[in-house]
Amino acid sequence: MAQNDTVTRILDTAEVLFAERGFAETSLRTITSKAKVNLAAVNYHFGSKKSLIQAVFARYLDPFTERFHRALDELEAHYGDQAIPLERLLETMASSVLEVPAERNSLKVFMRLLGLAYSQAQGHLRRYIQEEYGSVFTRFTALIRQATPELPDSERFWRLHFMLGSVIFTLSGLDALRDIAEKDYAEHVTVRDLVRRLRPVVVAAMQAPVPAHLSSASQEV
Amino acid sequence: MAQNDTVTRILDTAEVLFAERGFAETSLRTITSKAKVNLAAVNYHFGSKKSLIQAVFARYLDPFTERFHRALDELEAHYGDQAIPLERLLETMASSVLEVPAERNSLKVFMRLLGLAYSQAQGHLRRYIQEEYGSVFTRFTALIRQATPELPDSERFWRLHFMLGSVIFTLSGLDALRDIAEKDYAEHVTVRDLVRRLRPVVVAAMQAPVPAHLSSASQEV
DNA sequence: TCCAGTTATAAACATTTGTTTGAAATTTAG
DNA sequence: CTAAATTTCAAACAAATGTTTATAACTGGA
Repeated sequence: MAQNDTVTRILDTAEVLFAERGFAETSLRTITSKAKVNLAAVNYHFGSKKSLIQAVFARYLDPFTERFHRALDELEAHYGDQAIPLERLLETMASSVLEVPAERNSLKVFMRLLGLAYSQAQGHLRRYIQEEYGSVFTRFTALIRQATPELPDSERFWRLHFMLGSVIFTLSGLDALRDIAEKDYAEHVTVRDLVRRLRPVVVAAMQAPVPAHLSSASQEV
Repeated sequence: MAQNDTVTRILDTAEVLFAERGFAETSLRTITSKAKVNLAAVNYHFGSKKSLIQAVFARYLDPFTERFHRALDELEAHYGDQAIPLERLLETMASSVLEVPAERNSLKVFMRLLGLAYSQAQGHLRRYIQEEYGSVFTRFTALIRQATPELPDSERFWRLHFMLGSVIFTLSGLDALRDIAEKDYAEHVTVRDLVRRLRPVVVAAMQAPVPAHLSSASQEV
C-alpha cells in the first residue's frame, strides 16, 4: 500500500488542481499538502514538476489511445476497403474519449486537461504529446480523409481543427458555461449531453459547401 | 513624449509577451527589461500586474466594442423590424474583429489574448471582461436569436459557444497550426483566409438539424 | 528662475517557487 | 532476524516573483 499509494495520491490531486488552475498556477506545495504527502515526494517519484505534468496526461492518454486504436481496428475490419462513413468515425472517437475517464475520475478533468495542453505555454507538454500520441491522430485524420473525398486537403485540415476547437473549448470550459446555461435555461447539462449536441453540428460543419475562392485573391471579408 | 511613451512601451511589450507565453509565465522583469523601462514603472503606472493585464485587453476591446456597436446600429437601421440574416450578423462580427488590430499591432496578438482570457485561470480577467464588455455580447446574441428562430434557446446557446470555440481555438493557436499546414500543403494562411474559411462552416453548423432527443433520456453516445 | 508635480531609478523587501540534502523510517528479500 | 533497498520526512537552498520605498531626475507653469 506504500509506494503506489503516494504516487496515486499525488496524481489524483495534481490532475484536479491542474484542471482547475493550470500548471504554472499550481505549486508543488499546494499539491503535496492537499494530497497529504511530503513535499519532496514529487521530485522523488517523478523527478520534476514537468514530468509530473506529463505523467498526469499519460494516465489518461495511454488508455485512450489503446481503446481508440482498437475501435478503429474494428471499424476497418467491418468496412473492409470501403471508406468508413464520417458519422461512424466521429462516433467512434467520441465514445473512445467518453469511455476512458469512466473507469477513473472525471470526464471533466480529462477535457480540461486537453484544453490546457493547447492553451498553456508548456512547450515540453506539446512536444511530449505529439511524440507520444501523434500517431493515433495521424491514423484518424487519414480515415477522415477517405470519408470526405470531396474536400480539398487543406480545407479538411482546417475544418478538423475548427471542430477540435469546438469540442475542446466547450468541454474544457464546461463548468463556467454550465453555470450560465443553468441560470438561463434551467437545465443541467452533462458532458454526454454536449457530445450528443455536438454530433450533428460537427457533421454539418465538415460537410459545409466549399467556398469557390479558395486559395486565390483577397476579397472583402 | 515622456509619460505616454513609457506606458505605451509597456503595453506594446506586455501584449506580445502575454500572447506568446501566458500571464503567469510572463514576469514583470521580462516585460520591463524588454521594454527598456524601469521595473517599478509597471506598478507606478498601472498599480499592479493584474491591472496591467486588464489594460492590455482594454486597449483592444474598447475600440472593438465601439465599432461593433456602431456596426450593429447600422444593421438594425437597415433591416428595420425584420430579422437580420445570420450571415450578415456573422460577417459584421468578423469584420469588426478584423478592423480593430489593423490600426494597431497584430491581429494574431488580439486573437491569442482572447484565447488566453478563456483558458487561463485569471478569475479577475473573466470578471473584468464580463462586467466591462458583457453588454455587446448580450446584444449580439439577442440578434442571433431573431436570426435563428427555429433553434431552441438552449441549443442556440450551446452552438454559439461551439462556434466561439472554433474561432478562438483556431485563431489563437494559429502559429503552431500554420507551421503544420505550410509544411503539408505548402500554402501560407493568413487570419483573413481563415475567417473566409470559417464563414460557411459556422453558418452550416448553426443551421444543422436539431436532434429529436433534446432535453430528455440518456441514450447511447 | 524656481518650485511644485510628475516620472524615473536603484535598491531592498517579503514571499513563493522548484529542487536538493541527509538522516530517519519503513519495506523487501535472503 | 537482519541487512539492503526503498520510501518518507523536515530542513535548507538558491532563484525568481510582485511590490514598496526613498531618492534622483525631469517637467511645465508662475
